[in-house]
Amino acid sequence: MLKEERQRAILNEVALHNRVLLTDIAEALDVSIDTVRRDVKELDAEQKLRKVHGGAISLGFTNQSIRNTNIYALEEKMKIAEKAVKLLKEGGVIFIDGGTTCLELARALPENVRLTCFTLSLPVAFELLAKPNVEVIFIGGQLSRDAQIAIGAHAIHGLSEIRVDYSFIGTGYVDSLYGLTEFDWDIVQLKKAVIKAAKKTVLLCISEKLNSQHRYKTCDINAINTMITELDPTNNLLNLFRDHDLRLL
Amino acid sequence: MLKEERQRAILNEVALHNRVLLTDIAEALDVSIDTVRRDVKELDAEQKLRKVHGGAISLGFTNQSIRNTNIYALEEKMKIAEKAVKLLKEGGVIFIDGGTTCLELARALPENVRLTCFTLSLPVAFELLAKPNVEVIFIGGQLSRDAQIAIGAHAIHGLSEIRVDYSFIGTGYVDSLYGLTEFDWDIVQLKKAVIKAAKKTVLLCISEKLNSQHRYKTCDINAINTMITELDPTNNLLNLFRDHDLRLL
DNA sequence: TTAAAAAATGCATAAAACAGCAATTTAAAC
DNA sequence: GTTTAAATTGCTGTTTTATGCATTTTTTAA
Repeated sequence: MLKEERQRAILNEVALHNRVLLTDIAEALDVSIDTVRRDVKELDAEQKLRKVHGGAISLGFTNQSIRNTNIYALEEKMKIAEKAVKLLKEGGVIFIDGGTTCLELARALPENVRLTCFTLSLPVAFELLAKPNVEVIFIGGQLSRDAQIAIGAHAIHGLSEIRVDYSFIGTGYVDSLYGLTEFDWDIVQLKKAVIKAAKKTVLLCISEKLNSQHRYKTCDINAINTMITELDPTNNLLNLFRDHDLRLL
Repeated sequence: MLKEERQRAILNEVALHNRVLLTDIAEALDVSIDTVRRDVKELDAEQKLRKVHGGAISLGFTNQSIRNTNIYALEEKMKIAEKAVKLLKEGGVIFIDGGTTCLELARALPENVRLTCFTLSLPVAFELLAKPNVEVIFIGGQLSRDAQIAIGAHAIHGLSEIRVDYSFIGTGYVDSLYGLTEFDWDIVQLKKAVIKAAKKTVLLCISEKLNSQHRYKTCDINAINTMITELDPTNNLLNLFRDHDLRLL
């Protein structure tokens, strides 16, 4: 078997499965592991793939790490934000939650609509300040280092004093049966207060999170009035949510 | 399973839900907890996520450094911040005002001193969150678009409920005779509340602002306990301030 | 304060990488 | 066609890396 042929087979495998084990290739092509190792070493030098301990992975696989500086699933989240914007009315009073999806909503707010906007999230507040027609009110409290939002009793009390038309919230996990759940107990308390403070609650959620659960429960799925995903509302993935008294967008 | 695959799976989970438990990952990927721990440790070293006790969390949005590169008189302000830091005591409770000088103080806070820190300023809050040993409490309220601080009745009321060891404040104008003055009436009300909430008030002020006035008065110069400029305390420019009951640094 | 969970540490094992060598193949020159 | 040099390949022993386990230390929560 020619070297060329072998290397093409390796690249093919990597393109197909994003990964390959040296031992597998060696067995499949019936050559010694050293040969495969040398091949992969060459291909790595040629930037055709990335050699790792025990095998090789596709370049696309690694390049995704650059996306880390950006927002995960940005496309989807922008799509969700676009849909959410349509719910807004001139002069409305809304709450925008923390998290990257809600941050996208803050970015996507139209410049020409006058709004009053409450938030607990530092990054969201920043974004909102860039909107000339939005009055921003930050609900104070102790700040969570990782989530960059106000948490704790003070924040919850602050929420108890407001009543907004719409709360746009995110969630860690959502399931048609178990409802909205979170990893963090403090966050659950906060989200409960957010839902209480809203006439209508809108859940912004990428489809990847559907049908996942964690330990603490925020609310049942029917506490949500509208759920927005990046999917078309008729998509089959949403079937489980269709029974509930829930508007899908 | 290749190490890289595992690490990608971890990053993916973190990107999706902002946090993971090491035990969950170990179970899901069917490897020992030690392996997951080592993976997370590596990813943390690579700044791909943040390792915390029991799991890992996403870096959040902090990476979009809001660092304003063009701060006026940065050198001087950093010098002031350095001096201000010397006043801090372990376990102290302080307030940090808005403005670029105070922002430099927030940046200059030592990592190893445990502090509780109140602020009204969005940028200051962001900086403080980068300090592992600082508990940050944001005093909420309506946000001022240009100053990026909380203003208004709610913020003032929030200030009335706290009492800190030190308030570090800036000012628009300062004069040995007329005291601290501002262009903006709302800001004056706020600063008054800040001074009231502090046992001791420290004014951070570049020398360029000395002997300037404006229309609304925050307080007399002797309401200030310590004034820090970038100058040597013996500098002649400070002579006019030497008569007052005012510590110069 | 105590008890439980998690992290760190050291160690053992197995797999993988590497370096050097020898055998084989290929290419090129005469 | 023969010879020589270069490249390729597989093998051997050594080094490095990855992983899991046991033990100790630290952290967290009750």
